[in-house]
Amino acid sequence: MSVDLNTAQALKLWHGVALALVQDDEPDLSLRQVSILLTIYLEAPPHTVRDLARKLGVSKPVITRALDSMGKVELVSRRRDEKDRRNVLVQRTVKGALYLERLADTIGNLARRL
Amino acid sequence: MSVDLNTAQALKLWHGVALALVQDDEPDLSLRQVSILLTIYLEAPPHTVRDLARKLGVSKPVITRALDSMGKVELVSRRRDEKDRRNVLVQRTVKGALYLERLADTIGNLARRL
DNA sequence: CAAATCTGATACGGACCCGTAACAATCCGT
DNA sequence: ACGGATTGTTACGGGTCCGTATCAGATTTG
Repeated sequence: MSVDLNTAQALKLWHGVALALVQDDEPDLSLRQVSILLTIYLEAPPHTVRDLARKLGVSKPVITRALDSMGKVELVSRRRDEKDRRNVLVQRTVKGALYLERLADTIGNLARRL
Repeated sequence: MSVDLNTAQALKLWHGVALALVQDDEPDLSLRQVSILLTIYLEAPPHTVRDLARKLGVSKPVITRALDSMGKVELVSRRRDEKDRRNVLVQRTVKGALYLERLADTIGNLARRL
């Protein structure tokens, strides 16, 4: 199930998606924010702030702030870990799932048009 | 030559590329900046500030500032249009071509691993 | 039980980006 | 040749993000 993309196709795909994201009305998520969002939705839970920071190679405040801003628009949610109340568990939301579904559609449609 | 990506594949691809861009040492380009860069490299010249602003659906200062910052790291260059000296022609550079070549490699490699 | 450790959050100073509005330079029409 | 249009840039006020350093709360360790 491997997908082959030559240089021009890869760039055209990236161009199309970037353009679509810039032009739609949603507020642009930064590269770091989408990385976090996709990690939460694609990898198995639990997801803590510390884990996410390590996976992305950024400082913890970056994660805290990204969760603040994405939480404000309900793309993710936070909950205390009752087993170890120092931890915060980052969780998925309906809005987050819908957002990523639309993103996947955008990518898929552009890829088909290559 | 169409490329088919299902939902999970599209998201995994986007996740991998976003992660790679966040983790590498290069300073992150914003979504708008890559859009500009890719437009310049994929579409036929000439490219003026006004054209780019219209294509991206953003204000002209966004383009000017993006060209300032990308010009500082030599990803693009500017030149006055001698035919109509009001216009600025945005041009490609060697560094910009190399940057996009590497981006395409990243995308292509991740796609193949799907 | 007290000290060391670990967690996520916050304060701070600096950098960047945004859109609106104003600007100088250039071209064009009359 | 001169007033009106057009182009790219800059000034401004406001917002967001960054990393470092620091913090309070929870847990583990001795």
